[in-house]
Amino acid sequence: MGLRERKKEKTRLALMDAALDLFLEQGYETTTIEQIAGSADVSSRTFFRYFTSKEHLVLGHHDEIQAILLDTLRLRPPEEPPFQAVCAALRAVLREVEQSTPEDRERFLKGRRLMEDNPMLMGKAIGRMAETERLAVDEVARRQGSDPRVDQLPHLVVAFAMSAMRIGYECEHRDVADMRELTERVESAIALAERCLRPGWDLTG
Amino acid sequence: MGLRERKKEKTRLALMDAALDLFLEQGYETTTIEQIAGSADVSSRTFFRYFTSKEHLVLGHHDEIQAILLDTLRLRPPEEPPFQAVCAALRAVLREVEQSTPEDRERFLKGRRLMEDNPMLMGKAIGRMAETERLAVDEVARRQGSDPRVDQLPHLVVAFAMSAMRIGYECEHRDVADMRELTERVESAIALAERCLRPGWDLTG
DNA sequence: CAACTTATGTCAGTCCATGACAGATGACAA
DNA sequence: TTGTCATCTGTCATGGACTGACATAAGTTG
Repeated sequence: MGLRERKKEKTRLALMDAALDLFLEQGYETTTIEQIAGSADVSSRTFFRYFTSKEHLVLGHHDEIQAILLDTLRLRPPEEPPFQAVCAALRAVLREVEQSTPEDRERFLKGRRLMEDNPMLMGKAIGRMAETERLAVDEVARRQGSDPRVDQLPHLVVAFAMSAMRIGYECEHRDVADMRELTERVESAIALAERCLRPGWDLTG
Repeated sequence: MGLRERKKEKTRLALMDAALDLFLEQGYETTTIEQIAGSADVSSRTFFRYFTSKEHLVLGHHDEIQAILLDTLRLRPPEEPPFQAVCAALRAVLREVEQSTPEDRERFLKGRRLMEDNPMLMGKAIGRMAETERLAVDEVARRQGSDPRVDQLPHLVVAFAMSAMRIGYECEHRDVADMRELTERVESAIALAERCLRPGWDLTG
């Protein structure tokens, strides 16, 4: 990796970290791009060459998460029940975060804390997740050989699994302490969902 | 109702209708506040005295929807199973739209069509719905006498019901023809969800 | 070192959104 | 009807997010 690319990555992370800290310190709305760029020693214009928008700072990793989720889902064996396959994909995302560097994990958790404080950001994040949901529905429908426009079951499978994940992620009035606690809550929500559902409910027929 | 209030309501609707038509015609992002205000023969500044933002035009009715949903939920008999209670609340919202004036229904459907075309708006709407979901969770937890911070079941009940509603609302690659079709799809999604769930799954114990 | 590619800063400009203020317009009582 | 008051509206000024254009600086490559 050349000097140029290393510099770029450094600037990207400097902007990211400066922004997250400023957001948590003085609030998301009250922090200006100028401040963020200033903290990272670049111009405002340069900021927009790294991030398409202010939100992109907080929600940017969703693209990566979506890719992991969909890729994992595509690689699950076709005979696996669809709900189990989607849950496996959700677990793959969690594992990815757990296995990343401590710095990246910290950024992830800071982002989560930010969303807990800011309904507008939380809304954006959930809305973005819903987009991923749609793509997952198409994939589930494909592997089950059904048409998502007439068959609502694939939607239900994905929506139920995503609900479990979202419930695990929620931590109103709590600190987002560490990844382990988060993973445990997601696992517990998935287990609860499974207890609520009829055996074989997700198989077409 | 005095002349002043009638005028205000007229301006509000003029802005609303001008905006919805412009959005559908030439796209949401490309339509400026100035154009909308111009179409309704008011200044841009006045626009912001009726709507807090551009998004508010499309998502403003969510406040009303949320109120109906939560009020209905609160009035359901305590002995009613929670999932059924939440579904009743969702039905109350649909009925409210069905029973409104043809103009209001048309505005509602235009808004839906707009969201289908614009992922950003759809995301915002779903994110807003998630906020309502949280409040509904608190209410369900209250009537079941459980603490939503430790008991994930109320979350699951609400999330599953909301999922059914959302699936019914989705109409990718389809026209949002009329309210009846929409209601039917929601009913069908709720029925499917019920077939997938174990009897008595939503009762604490 | 020279030619090329790519990143950066500066500048100008658009759009969304908000505060301040003055003038216009209904509401209402005498 | 008229005068007073509350409220609505337009104009103006401002700030912050974001984008395009262009010149300059810095890394890359032969």
